Amino acid sequence: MAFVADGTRTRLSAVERRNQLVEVGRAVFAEKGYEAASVEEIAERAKISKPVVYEHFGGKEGLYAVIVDREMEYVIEQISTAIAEGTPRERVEAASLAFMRYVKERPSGFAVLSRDAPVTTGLSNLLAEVAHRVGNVFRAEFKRAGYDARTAPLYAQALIGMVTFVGQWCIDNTRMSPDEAASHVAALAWMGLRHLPEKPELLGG
Amino acid sequence: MAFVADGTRTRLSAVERRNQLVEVGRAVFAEKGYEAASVEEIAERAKISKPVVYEHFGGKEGLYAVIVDREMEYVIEQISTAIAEGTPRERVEAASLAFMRYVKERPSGFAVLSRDAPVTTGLSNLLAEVAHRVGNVFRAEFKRAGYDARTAPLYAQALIGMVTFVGQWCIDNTRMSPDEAASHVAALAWMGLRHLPEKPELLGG
DNA sequence: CTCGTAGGTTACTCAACCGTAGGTAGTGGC
DNA sequence: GCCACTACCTACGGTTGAGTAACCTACGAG
Repeated sequence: MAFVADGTRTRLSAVERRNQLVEVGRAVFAEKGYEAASVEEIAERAKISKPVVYEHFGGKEGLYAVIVDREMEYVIEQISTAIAEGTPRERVEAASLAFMRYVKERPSGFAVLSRDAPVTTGLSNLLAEVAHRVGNVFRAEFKRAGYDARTAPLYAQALIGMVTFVGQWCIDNTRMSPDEAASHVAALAWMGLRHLPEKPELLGG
Repeated sequence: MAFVADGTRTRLSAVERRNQLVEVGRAVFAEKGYEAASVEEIAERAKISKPVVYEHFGGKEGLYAVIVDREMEYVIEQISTAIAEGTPRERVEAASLAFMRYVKERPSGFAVLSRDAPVTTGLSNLLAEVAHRVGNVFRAEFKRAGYDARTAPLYAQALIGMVTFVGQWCIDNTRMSPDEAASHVAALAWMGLRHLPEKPELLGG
């Protein structure tokens, strides 16, 4: 995969071209969002003409779908690995750390995923699913506090939300390393879970 | 403000028309996002022709700006009021509750705000600012745990992230009331803050 | 050498949509 | 009952951008 920007119009194999287009496309979609991004610009940045994109991906939607798919795959893999073993607390920490590192390492991919709501929701649900299947990380805490299974996805959403927002903040403010941010997030999340009161009463208003 | 959809082409005053267009526009922008939304559709849904929109708001961007501005104003006001007084814990609960209710009551406004990243970031910062000025809600907890002020915005971001994601989840899953969801979020957030360890060590990896 | 094919290009069509020019009808003041 | 003004309309220009048709060219196999 050597599509350096050295001016010379290199002729790439189909696979290489696909990979390049996925990378370039990810960058463009991340910058402008799906609607505002144009196939022309993607082609231009890749130093090819538009029909090539159509040749490989069928169109704008096709390219976008592949990009999102690969990115989801990647994130899920990172988190799944991180969460695979250890005590519940270690899992929370590892997952948080993995996500923050992902955000730092692939900001454009993160931007694409977090830009459209359906994808984000899907990601959250998928992670909740992963968490559930891999080891039921929160079950012990829930059980202790007497919560029913109905609330589990809520807490999963809350965790993803925390990590996502702090991740974005971390990109904007380069003052704090992802690792340090991850520690804070993990601490907040874990301590919150650990000390959940029994059936918090509804609040008046 | 009585622009009922009764078929008859009512002639509205400037103020009424503006209000109507803000509402209709909010709905359309919420559904499609800024780029995909069209002035034509907004005009169509409002049962008027396109130039009217340009007359009142100068263009697509102008209308969008007004919508976002009003929405921000509204949210900030809700949260500010909620967070104005009480113990720190009560403030966290009240803020969480206020936000969840907002999400439930004005889903389209919430969608507009949460759709574009800059606005969301701005909102978070603004809320952090509000929290800071109104009473330094977290200061006591931070001080106890020995954190510096640099980490405060991180926790603000985390809280907004939690509430935002759970809010979205609450819209999609009508199974849980905003009030109940707010209790859970507040409990998680508060317990997390309350039990922050002293300087969580960095995690290996 | 030549021929087939994979990789790439130019040059278009068609539709959507932002924004505007210029004209029309209801309505309040006097 | 006329005047002026406000609200609103039809109809268009110009641009952008998705998607396609038809043609071109490097290059390895035989």
